[in-house]
Amino acid sequence: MEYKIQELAKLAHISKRTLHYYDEIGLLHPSHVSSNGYRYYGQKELLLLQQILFFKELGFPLDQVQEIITMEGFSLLLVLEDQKKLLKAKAQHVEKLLKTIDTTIHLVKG
Amino acid sequence: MEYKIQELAKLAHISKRTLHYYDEIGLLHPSHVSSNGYRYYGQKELLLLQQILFFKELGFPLDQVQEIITMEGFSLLLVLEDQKKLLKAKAQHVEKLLKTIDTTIHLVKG
DNA sequence: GATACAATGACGCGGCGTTAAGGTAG
DNA sequence: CCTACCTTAACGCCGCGTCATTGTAT
Repeated sequence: MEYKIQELAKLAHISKRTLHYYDEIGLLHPSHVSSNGYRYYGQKELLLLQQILFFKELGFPLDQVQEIITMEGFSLLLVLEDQKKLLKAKAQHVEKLLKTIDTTIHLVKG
Repeated sequence: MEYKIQELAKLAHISKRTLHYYDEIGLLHPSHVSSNGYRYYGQKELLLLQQILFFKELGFPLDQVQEIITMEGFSLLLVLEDQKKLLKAKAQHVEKLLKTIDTTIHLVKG
């Protein structure tokens, strides 16, 4: 099964521009490009894209995503643990801001 | 009391570049510029800068900060409540990601 | 003459969105 | 001929960091 760019974009709920960009930075190339320049993606690329989007969701920058998807279990565990720490710190920061904004709201009201 | 740019930067724990930028976008102008082009900031600007940095910390983009610091209590309350909602959504999102990453870690391990 | 300030200008980053200008499929 | 696709090129966003170059001395 081959997908044209817009078909793949719809399947993955992203834009064509994103796929152009991923091609450009070497994150996800089409399985094959026809003579007129059209990009065609196969099943393998669909699965890879889903992995890419998964790790992107977890907050990894794209250059790290590129490394991650070629990693073995052990290294992957390490970066996941690292990212977990980052997310925890972020969560605490947001909680702190929420408290601050609540205090501010009370001050403005009072 | 007058501050040169670097003095104000140190007081506020920011960079000179940031003050240049704030001047450039009209967020914080020096109280006066001498004939050689040097920027001088007064007490009023220090206080204003602290307000700016406070709202920036709360996650507001600079163009909104610019509006906020001229707002009356009522409008201010509204934007604060809005920002609180955004922060809550963000907090929930990060919590969700934390759960996802935990699940992923278990999967990779198992 | 050296030090330590100050200035402006402009490119770079990330991850695309968004025109613009055009080829191609059917 | 029309429509709906596809392409590449390039600027714009945000908040500065980081040179590079040059001027000034609160």
